[in-house]
Amino acid sequence: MAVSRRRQVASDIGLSKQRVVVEAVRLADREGVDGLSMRRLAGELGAGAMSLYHYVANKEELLDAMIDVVFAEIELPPEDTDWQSAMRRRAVSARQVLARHPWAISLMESRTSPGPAHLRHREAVTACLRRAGFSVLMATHANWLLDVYVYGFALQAASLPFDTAGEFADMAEDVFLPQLPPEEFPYLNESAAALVAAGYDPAEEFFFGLDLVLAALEPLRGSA
Amino acid sequence: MAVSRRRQVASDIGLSKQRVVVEAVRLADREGVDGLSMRRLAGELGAGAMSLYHYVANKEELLDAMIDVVFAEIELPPEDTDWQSAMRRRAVSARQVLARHPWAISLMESRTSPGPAHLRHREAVTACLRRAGFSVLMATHANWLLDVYVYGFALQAASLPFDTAGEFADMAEDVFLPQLPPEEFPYLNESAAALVAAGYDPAEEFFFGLDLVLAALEPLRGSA
DNA sequence: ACAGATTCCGTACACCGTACGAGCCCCGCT
DNA sequence: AGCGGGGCTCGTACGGTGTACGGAATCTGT
Repeated sequence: MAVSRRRQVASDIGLSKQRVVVEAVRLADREGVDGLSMRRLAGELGAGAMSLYHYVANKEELLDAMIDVVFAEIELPPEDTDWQSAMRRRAVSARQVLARHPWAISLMESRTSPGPAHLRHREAVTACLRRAGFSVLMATHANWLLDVYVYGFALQAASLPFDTAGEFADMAEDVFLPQLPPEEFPYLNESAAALVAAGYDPAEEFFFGLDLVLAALEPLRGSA
Repeated sequence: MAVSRRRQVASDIGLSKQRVVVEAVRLADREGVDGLSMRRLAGELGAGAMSLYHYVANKEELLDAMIDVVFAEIELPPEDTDWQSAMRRRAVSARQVLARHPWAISLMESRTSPGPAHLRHREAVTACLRRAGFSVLMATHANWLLDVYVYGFALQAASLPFDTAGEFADMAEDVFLPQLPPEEFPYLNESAAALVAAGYDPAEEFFFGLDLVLAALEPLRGSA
């Protein structure tokens, strides 16, 4: 009884902002953002709910920190290739990260302050574009467009109930087509049927738009 | 005391799903989606909280219905012009609608079933593209890309603390530039300064990407 | 006039974020 | 050695949430 044992629970070395935020991300991955409550998170860390507030001012700050963890996971554009390959790699990485943390997309809308990892990322992307010969204005346009594409795609993809060609085919035949009578929705009906027949793979969709956007930006290098 | 007066409060003719959903949209516009609670909404309608559950199975269904109200506000692509003008009009309309109902963007991620107005809208867009000569596959690509652009832009714009050129200049000078020391963020610092000097207007950004995407899609008409 | 359906809502329960303040432990000072 | 203070932990409590349940009031058809 004389032994000093401050932490007796599952947690190993005591809390820290880092540990709190990382566990919050893990919990959100597992249960969705709705399943993330301060009490639940504290339980996961083997602590009392109010203990968390020593490391985070409030839940908003926790969510901000979680978003920045997500940004830190996105690969920075490599410096040793042409700008298109670099932007392509970072877009693909961002897509993977957002697929791993789907809750992040719904949080982006509400968080307005960038966070350090977010800023470092923007700096690297802007550097890549400027070095490739884009003007300040064109680099801004390109930055916007690429971000819009990546986040917009993730947003759209998150609200779809299929990810693979097989899942799409199943959903289309069992759910969509019955809901799309040809009299009311001739074109959607035609599309759904034709896409299933052609073995349409929604996972490929990302690259179509990405490559189209990259190609369309190329001629703008060097222009004002 | 013998007079029959069932509804004595501000509400005029009694409840209905329509009235509940419309008032919910109004409340969300006014107070944000966090300010929308069943009790609050009921109060706004001059009713008890539990009365709402006669018209809506649960809050999720209410949110679904609200999203569909938003979709119904988006202009359908006009049929009497070329496809680019039609798509441009509907994109601009969607942007306006989403700016009017910013809460809608954060809801889209979580709602997975389309809703009638959403379906009607997709049918009209697909019809426009197919009639313009896009194949089923290309129309699907174009549909995705345009939606990704519109929703992605709205998502991005919602998380920025400025809308106009003046607000951007103020924020950049008072907030961004002090946070972007030139040693750590040379390119972002340069960009912020140059954009302010050039009178950069973020409201114009929408059209750059939109027109670029439309132009890049044009040559794909008629291809497989 | 009465029966049944429709509409409304008061109460209650489990959960949420978090303000407040009491306890605990460790450290440095006298 | 004793003590005071500061960092950390957390129990309790308050006002909010979504909604299950059951009762009451009204409307409708006979």
